[in-house]
Amino acid sequence: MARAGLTAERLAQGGADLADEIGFEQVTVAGLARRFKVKPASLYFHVRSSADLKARVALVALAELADRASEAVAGRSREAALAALGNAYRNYAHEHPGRFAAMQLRLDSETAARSDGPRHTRLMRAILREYQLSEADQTHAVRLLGSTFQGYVSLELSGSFSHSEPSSNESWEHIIHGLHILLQNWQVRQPDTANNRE
Amino acid sequence: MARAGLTAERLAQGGADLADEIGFEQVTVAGLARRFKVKPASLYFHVRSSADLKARVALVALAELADRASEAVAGRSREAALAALGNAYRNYAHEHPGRFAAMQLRLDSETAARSDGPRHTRLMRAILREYQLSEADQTHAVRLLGSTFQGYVSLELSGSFSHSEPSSNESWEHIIHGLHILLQNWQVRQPDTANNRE
DNA sequence: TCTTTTGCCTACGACTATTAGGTTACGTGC
DNA sequence: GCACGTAACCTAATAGTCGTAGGCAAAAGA
Repeated sequence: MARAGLTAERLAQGGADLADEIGFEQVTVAGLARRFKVKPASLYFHVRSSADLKARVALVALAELADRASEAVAGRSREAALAALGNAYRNYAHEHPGRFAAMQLRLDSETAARSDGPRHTRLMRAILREYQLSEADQTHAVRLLGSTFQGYVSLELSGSFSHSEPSSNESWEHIIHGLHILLQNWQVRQPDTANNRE
Repeated sequence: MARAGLTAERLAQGGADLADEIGFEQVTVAGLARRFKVKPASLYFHVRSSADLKARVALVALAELADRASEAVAGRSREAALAALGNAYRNYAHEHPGRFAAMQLRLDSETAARSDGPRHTRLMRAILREYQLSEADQTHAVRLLGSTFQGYVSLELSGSFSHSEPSSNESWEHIIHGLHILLQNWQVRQPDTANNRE
């Protein structure tokens, strides 16, 4: 019987494809084995466990998205760069919902350190450098952008925005623009001009 | 043999507690049955399936958090209300990580409509009313706040912010303040004052 | 006290993860 | 071209999961 030619990389790739098709939560060792026309036990010569397999899918997604985001941002600055980065995240998530879900997986710290996660952070910092923030504010801003992008796309994919007007696309554009404005005014501590209620 | 006195409500409550202890993903029918010193099959007289059980846990969490958030926001306005709402979310997630994770579960639309999800939206809109946004902008802002809160807390719980300075608390405060500033300036379409690169 | 309801149990089938140990295809040295 | 050794894949087995069918007994009502 001819061999299937399994490797950890091909399994991770196949797992990522499977995740996009049936959802990351539904990815199983048995299911992936079926996809490669192989018995489940065979996978254990290439990945340590089901958790290991899922982590590898997450790493594939992180790397792919980092590549895409870098390309998208290249040659752009400030609001255009911000929009390009946000759209890279959002488009990737829409095209590859399973891979995107995998990226939310909590990786142990050593795996996280060896992942492409830091590339994402560096890319954001590169964009933020143009907004002239202090070192600490830059970190706050990285966290804000990461939170908002991840949160928005998660909610959008889970259907939270699909049953109400205006369209999600519209909100997304407003939010990107809003974040740009916020970054411009970050250091300015405007007083709350509101009067107390009534 | 004395009966355990199971009901759908008690199971949902027990499932929520179990989720906080071992993680929402790890909640199983079998595990919950052990917790009630009952055989797994018995649970099926009160919940339809494992998915049904998890959805009920999500509903419990949505209701609890809506209660907390309402109380926290009562009597506050603008930035104070925004901070109270955000802190209600964040504190709830820290105290009840399993319940919080349950809230991210995708509910089918009829269950979602009957849930306390709309209460969350109404509460946000009440706060946003004080920022004098247009109807559409108010929706955009609801989506921004929801995304940012949910995204920030998710990333924080997954440990993304715990291995770097400054502290997550600091970022959180800056982000709340930043959102307030953004809401104040929402309608103002400031031109991008940046020159093109070099 | 007898009957009915219903809450919980036993038993089972189908699926998953994972390990142990056997077999066979393939590349390498002769 | 052939034997050999390694590694790729297999069979078999254990254990844990969800979910269904049918039985028994406790609680509630007459």
